[in-house]
Amino acid sequence: MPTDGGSGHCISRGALRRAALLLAKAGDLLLQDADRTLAGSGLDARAYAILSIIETDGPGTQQELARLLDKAPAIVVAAIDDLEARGLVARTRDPADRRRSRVTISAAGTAVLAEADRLADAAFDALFEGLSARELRELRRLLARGLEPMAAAGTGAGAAA
Amino acid sequence: MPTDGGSGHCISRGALRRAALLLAKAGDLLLQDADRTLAGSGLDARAYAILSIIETDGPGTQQELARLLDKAPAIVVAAIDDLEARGLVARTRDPADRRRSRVTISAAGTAVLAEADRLADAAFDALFEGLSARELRELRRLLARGLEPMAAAGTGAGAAA
DNA sequence: TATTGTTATACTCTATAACTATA
DNA sequence: TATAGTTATAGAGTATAACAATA
Repeated sequence: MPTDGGSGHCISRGALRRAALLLAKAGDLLLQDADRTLAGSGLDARAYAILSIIETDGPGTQQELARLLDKAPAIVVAAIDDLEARGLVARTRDPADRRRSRVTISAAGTAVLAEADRLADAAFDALFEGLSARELRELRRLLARGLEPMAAAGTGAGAAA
Repeated sequence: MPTDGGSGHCISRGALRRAALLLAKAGDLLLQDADRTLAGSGLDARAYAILSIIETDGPGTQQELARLLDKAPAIVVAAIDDLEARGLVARTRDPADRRRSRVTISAAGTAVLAEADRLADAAFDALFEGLSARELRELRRLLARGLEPMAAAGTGAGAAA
């Protein structure tokens, strides 16, 4: 990071005029903030994503996590190692297939996730400082509805590879 | 990249319910696509961002580019080297201060940028497959309006550090 | 002495490739 | 033989630190 420190974000007019660049930039800025914002909950952006998946989508295998995060299995192993050491998740071998390990969220993990949700929501709203509360709701709705079709395949019980 | 290849994106329900994760994920997916999408124009996401800044914001110094991209100066040097070798931009020493080098876009660069704009726009629309044309326009508008305040400081003539 | 651009080096992160155990 | 998880290695990308030219 080029020695900025503060959150004095700035954006080019070129990016402002191009939706694709805008979206990429917004994601970048949000992740930058996440390091600061989520620090209060002891999580980084990846741990936040993992906890959210386990809580909402149900206990999954580590390979399922790797697929949803679009990261190599080795990355997930390290992340789960850390979360488990802190008592936020637990690994339990699947009796039906003892190669698999189901990852479940603990009570402490649920609490930390709730706090992280609060911080992340606030960071999202703060990023789009130019919008009213009503426009922020509309933005959230459009993002969710637009990407919803991608959740159809892949998350449920037995979707194909 | 975990050996996916195709663009069979998927997203977790956990992320769908959390605006911050949604935004970060959308940005990620778009950048992934960019490698494929922009390939037709010979640019990657960074080169696209740089050309857009130079064209819309006017000829700037490399340090200004580094600040807007939020990357180290060394990164910009390498990127401009590449763009210059391909004849898309040109460096001209600032007569007023010969340390500075103003980077300008060439005619060829403008043409390539126009093509990249076309591809990037299409990729943006394709990403949010769940939205109608009207909703896509609204999404673009909200993104631009929300981030607009960040363009006020930093891009113009003499903003403070 | 401070700053722009440049080059060279070190570090971080990630994917890839073995390895173990279960099937 | 194939797959889930794990560990170890190698490569890509980046920031940091030195350097040269100009102010």
